[in-house]
Amino acid sequence: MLKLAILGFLHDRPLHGYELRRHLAALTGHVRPISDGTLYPAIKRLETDGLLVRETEPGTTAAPRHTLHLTAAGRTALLDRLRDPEPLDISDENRWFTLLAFLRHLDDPTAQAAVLRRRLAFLAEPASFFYDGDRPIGAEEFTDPFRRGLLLIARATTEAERAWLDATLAELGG
Amino acid sequence: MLKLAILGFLHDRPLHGYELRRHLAALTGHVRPISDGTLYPAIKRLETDGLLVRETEPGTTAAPRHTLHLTAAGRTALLDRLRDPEPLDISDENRWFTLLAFLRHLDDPTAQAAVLRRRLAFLAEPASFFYDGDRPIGAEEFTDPFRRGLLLIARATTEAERAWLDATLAELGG
DNA sequence: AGACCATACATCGGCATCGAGGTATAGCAA
DNA sequence: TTGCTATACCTCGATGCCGATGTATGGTCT
Repeated sequence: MLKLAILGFLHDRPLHGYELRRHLAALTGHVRPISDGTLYPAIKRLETDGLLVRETEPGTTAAPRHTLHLTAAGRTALLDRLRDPEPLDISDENRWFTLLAFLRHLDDPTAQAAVLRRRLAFLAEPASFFYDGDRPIGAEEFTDPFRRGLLLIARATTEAERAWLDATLAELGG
Repeated sequence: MLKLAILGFLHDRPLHGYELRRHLAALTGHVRPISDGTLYPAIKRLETDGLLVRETEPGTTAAPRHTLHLTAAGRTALLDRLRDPEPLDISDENRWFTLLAFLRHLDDPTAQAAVLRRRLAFLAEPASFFYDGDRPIGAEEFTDPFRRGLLLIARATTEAERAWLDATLAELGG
């Protein structure tokens, strides 16, 4: 998820680590902040893999800024990941939102629609949180207000997203 | 999150590892499946910490079943965690849902209401995903349908949850 | 009789992440 | 001049998680 987000932000324009950190904080930091100890090793991994290059700027500021540029391989890796996301990118809400944030980079409405349809298929799968043996327990059955709320909220969010997916798929045409 | 879920399920009744695995799969597996290599070490950690005990049943089945029982310390740990959740338990959706699933174990409406109010406060914090400098960019400004959708969905889910929180807080009285 | 799957538990290497700490410089306020 | 904050980068140990693999047995299907 971090890798995806870094590649996605750098696709827009080169950034140095600190700017990247602020972008990431805005995107996912509200829910789950990322630490320096996570970000800088991640940058190094991407550099080792040849997906980005550092260009040292003899900056006006304290530490020498390393401006990060996406390489051709980096752009390819991003587009591949967007075109063919891992199952967890589809099912996990945090990952899915990250994917959505950069899906516009995939400059192909058909491929974009295919990704949205995968999410739609995931949302259509029957899934309850609690079972009595094999029988799923519905929200209405709970006297416990918290488990009832859990199911009601999940249902509401699924419906909201489904509506948006349907509308957007129609827009994308096909 | 795994620790919380294990303690929560065992509070209802003793289970052996395999049953626990199925319960966990129902609760969070749809979004993020947990593997054996995660579950069994987690059980061992809880045992080492004295929060649960294993009782070996000379079972009818293949491997000897270890029925897991929550100790008094385990019950206390669960209730402490529910009463005073970590910030990530409040902000991260997966963790928050897990917490909601077991909040009924906290047999004190005032304490339950306090937890719900923390979530409400979190949802009230202004937070956008994208900024132009310091100015948050609203959903309507995006021509990109995916980022626009991201913000619209986030807004809809927040509103749904806020409505439920308000209603439930009124129910809990105070 | 043989193949296969579900049940049931466990270990191991590898890796991503976290939190804490460290090293600088610049600018502003007490 | 002392201290605080922001900018900017980096390292390290500990921990937790994942995927692969191993070891059993019992039941079902063919």
